[in-house]
Amino acid sequence: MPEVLDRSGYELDPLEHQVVGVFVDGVKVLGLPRSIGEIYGLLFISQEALSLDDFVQRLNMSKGSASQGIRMLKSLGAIREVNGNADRRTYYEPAIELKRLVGGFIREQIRPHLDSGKSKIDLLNSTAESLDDPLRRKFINERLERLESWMTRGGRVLPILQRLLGQ
Amino acid sequence: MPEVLDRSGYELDPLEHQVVGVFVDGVKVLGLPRSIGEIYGLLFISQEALSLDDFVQRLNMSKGSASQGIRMLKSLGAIREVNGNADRRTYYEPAIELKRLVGGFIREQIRPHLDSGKSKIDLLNSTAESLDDPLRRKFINERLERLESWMTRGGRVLPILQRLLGQ
DNA sequence: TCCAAAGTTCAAATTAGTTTGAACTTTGGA
DNA sequence: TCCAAAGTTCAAACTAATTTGAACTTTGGA
Repeated sequence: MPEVLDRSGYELDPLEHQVVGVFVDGVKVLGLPRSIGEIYGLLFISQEALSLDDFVQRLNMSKGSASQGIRMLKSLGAIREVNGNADRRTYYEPAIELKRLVGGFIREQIRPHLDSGKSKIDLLNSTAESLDDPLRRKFINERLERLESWMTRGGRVLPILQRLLGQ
Repeated sequence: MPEVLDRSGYELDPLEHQVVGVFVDGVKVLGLPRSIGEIYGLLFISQEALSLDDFVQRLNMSKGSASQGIRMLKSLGAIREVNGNADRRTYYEPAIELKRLVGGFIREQIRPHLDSGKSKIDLLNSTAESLDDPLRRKFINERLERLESWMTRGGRVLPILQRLLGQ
């Protein structure tokens, strides 16, 4: 008589599967890897906190992916550890306030690029200094100013964006 | 005596190279391919309109990439054709108004995802209907409502964002 | 009308990004 | 203290995305 394994709770039910799909597509738009969407999506639709092992088993992903995914989601402020669990595993629950999610994304994924952009423009400004032709230099300076104004405006809009999406 | 090819004007000068680099990084953040950044970056820093051949020669890219890049940049409203040119080539100039660039990106890259997300949630709502356990159904409905509210808020913020970045 | 130059298409090659898995480190409790 | 379970790391394998290039279509002008 062949052994019958109890697989209940391992594979995703149709609803969970659909929700995970929505989040996988969602994070792709944001330029984040699929595993991030899978983990967050499963947490979003679960009533209990889940551990790394749950992600590995229910989403059939490697421990490596689950570990890296958890790390990124924590850094984004999209999940948090739940304390006071029975066993020695770490359990997680999702942050579901849009303001927090957007804030984390801005802080981790957008601000650093704005900052590095700023310093690249500084470099460009000094390169432009040494241009011989004054007409060319004038044109370049105009364009570099415009580039700077884009960055400045972008930087100013982010907190407003966050505020508009909060609450 | 070896033939000496005249390469003047072919390779990018240091300033052009730096500017192209800034745009390559910029479009990567937006999830667009490098070639898009190269083409737009070169146009941004050029005083004259440029043609597909210019992109191929100065950026050493294939005709295929240049053609596809031009198509996408046109669809984003980030470049426009210049009329009244000497030869039969099509020449392009960049759109440099932030409002227009942001508007094109929202229209082409964000709206479609919000729309398809909406219809996926409709599907989810009907899947949730057939849930037996009323407590589970209540929880799921709450989460799905939250997901919907994220999308709704996102959709409302986009035009505001565009307005804030315009002029 | 014809043709060479301009531009497009898309399957294959290449490149970039993600996931795996095995070896490693850390940790809570017996 | 010790060890098995938990979690991390990262090079290699794999997958996804972009670019190439050759064949193709389109077009302006001789």
